[in-house]
Amino acid sequence: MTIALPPLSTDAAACCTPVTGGVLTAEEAERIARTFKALGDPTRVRLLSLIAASEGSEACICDLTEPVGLSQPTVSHHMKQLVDAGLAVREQRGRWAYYRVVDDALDRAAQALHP
Amino acid sequence: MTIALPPLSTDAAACCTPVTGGVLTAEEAERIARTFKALGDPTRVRLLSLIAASEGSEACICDLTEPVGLSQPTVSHHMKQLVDAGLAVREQRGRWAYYRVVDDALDRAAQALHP
DNA sequence: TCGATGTATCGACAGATGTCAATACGACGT
DNA sequence: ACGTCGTATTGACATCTGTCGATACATCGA
Repeated sequence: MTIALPPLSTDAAACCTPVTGGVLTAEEAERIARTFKALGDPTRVRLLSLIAASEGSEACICDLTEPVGLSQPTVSHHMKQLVDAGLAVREQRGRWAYYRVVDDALDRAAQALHP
Repeated sequence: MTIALPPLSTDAAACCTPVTGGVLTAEEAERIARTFKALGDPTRVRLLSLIAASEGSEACICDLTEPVGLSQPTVSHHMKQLVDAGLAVREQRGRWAYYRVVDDALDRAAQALHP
């Protein structure tokens, strides 16, 4: 079946309101910053890049651990951050957890900078 | 004179190499993350927004302190972060320090997400 | 020259963050 | 049912980060 569930509750990445062009409310700024904070760690940037470049644009933790050179729990932790920020989605398949990049979230984040 | 000096030494915001489309080296990821880390704080996002929306698209610390509701040293600290990341430029004019947003840096950051 | 004013820096401190080893959890094959 | 394997969670730790008050620095006006 492999259902790709969209990011929802966790305000799915800075949407719409651009940083430039109008003073942001504290809440809007908070939402936008939440997304960029997730992108503010080199390991997480690298993980997104690795996933996007993988076969079928998806990867499991075991595929990611070695390239980034960190422990499995640490990689798992970072992936959770990315999922919480709506930048990635997780799908359990058998005993593996497959992750995909949410391109739409990246687009929305880019739009917040690109008014 | 009012010379607007461009951001230079401090790798002026994630350029060119997109997060998606090819595995990033550790260095590239580091550069990109550095920019997003600066954007990962709600106060700094708010500051950029306030500056961009100000008269002449510039503002001094004294204009920013009250809107964000933080102390002057804290605002000064955040602006330094933004300047170091290449997202803003500082210009001393009389006893005031004027800051401007570097739109180009925001564009480059957006391009790193928008391949 | 002196006081006032706008900024930056310093020192301190609480809280967040990245990392790991150890362990718990779940799904699979036998 | 049991061991194996991939992943998540927990606990601990060092480091980074945001914040402030106090203070130093620089520039202007009198």
